[in-house]
Amino acid sequence: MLELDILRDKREEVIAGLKKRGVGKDILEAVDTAVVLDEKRKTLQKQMDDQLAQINNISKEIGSLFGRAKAGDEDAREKAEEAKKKVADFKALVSKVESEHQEVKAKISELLYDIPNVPHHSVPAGAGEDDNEVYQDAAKALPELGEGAKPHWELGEEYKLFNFEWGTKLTGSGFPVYTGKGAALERALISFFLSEATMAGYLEVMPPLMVNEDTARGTGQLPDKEAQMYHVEKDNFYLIPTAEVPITNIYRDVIVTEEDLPIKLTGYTPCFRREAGSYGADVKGLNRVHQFDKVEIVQLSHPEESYEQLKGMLKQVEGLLIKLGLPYRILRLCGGDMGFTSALTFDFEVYSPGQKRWLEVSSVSNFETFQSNRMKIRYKNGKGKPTLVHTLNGSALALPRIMAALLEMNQTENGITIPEVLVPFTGFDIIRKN
RNA sequence: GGUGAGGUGGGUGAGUGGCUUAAACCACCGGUUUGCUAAACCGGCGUACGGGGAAACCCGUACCGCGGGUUCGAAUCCCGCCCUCACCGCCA
Repeated sequence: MLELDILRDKREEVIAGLKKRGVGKDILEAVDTAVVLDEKRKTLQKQMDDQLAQINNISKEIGSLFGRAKAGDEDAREKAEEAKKKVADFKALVSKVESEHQEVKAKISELLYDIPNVPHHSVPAGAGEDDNEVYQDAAKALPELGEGAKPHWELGEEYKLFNFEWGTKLTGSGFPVYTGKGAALERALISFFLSEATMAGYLEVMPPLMVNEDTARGTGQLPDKEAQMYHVEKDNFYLIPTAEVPITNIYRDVIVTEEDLPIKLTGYTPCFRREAGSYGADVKGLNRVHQFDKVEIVQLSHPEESYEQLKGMLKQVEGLLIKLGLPYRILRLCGGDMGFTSALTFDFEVYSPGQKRWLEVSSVSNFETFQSNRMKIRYKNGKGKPTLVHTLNGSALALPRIMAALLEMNQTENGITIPEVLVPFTGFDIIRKN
């Protein structure tokens, strides 16, 4: 949620930024409407506060009048009764202003919830993924695996690494069961990613996999992305679509000390996504599933340092891909392809030689104050004034597509070789048939 | 799931309808004193929104788990919910 001050004081920048996202006219209008309503809100609050102050003063008088009346002062008793009537009049006025005030406040926050984050100045305008900018292409020479290169779903079957039928039987499509060395490799990748993150100074946390409504609202999954989450109705809990949700919300309504920044957290969790409306090659094999494993990195940063921290996170993710020996490229997302809450997002894609296509494996974003404003995550600046932090997060990394690319890249006549960095975590260096 | 006790500022904790403008202590910050450190003493010490001001700051309103209600007036009384603790039941 954007801050109202920004909508008012930097209106032109906000409008220009939102246009890069290609938002509709209604959203652009919401910017001005919110500012106008906020002026109305201030007027109403002044009225309300003044009236309440009157009531408070009269009530105090009544208190002392009653004291005198008890001592036998009949005159005071009469005065007290008169004062009561005066309060009743004020209360009638107040309740009218108060409900109007509430109404205006509710309208303002409705409008604010509908306005997406303003893109960073470096974000290119664009409608969708075709307009994303290749920021860095490390895959100079794409691997040639010859005619025999198989996609990971064939390898998975051949080497018995995962079983989609079992998952379909147990739950439904998109819930794979990992088996044997496939399960072991999955586990090893999780350990490897966590180990790299903690060595880079991130504190490991294992959060709950279900969250309440306030938490889902904090990081922006509610109200606009409700349909993407699984909902446990009986308890009104949501299955997390990413560890970002519980991990960032740990600091909801917290004022941290400036010296504690940046706060760096990492966590492994399964992620649950309903992802309605996909089909075809997109959902084949491990390309897109409803439940998958991911290691997430999260930072709460000083506003002046957040873009420096973002670079550090890119380096972190890049390091993982280099160590795994996977060809990758980095995209700077255009306005139309960026998430609702993000100011700047870089996507990492690895090359899948068996499918001859790029697969997204990480998304690293700076949300600036968009999330922290909703969550009220603040630090005290030099003057002791609470100030919103910047929040950032990134996948480091999402497992299924890494698994897919890894298997496809390392297939040989003798079996699937394991990258050297993973061997301490797997305990084996090659996967052979049976 | 049952029964009981609770939820007050950063922490401990007093307050059962108006002398509360939420006491006191601890922690923290500033000052005085002082070979140094410490102690002692004095002062300050929450959040949000609004009004005034160039600013320091001043003023108003709201906030004692959350939401309603009673009352001229609620941390205090009433109702609902959430959470914590203890014991019982169930259980990996």
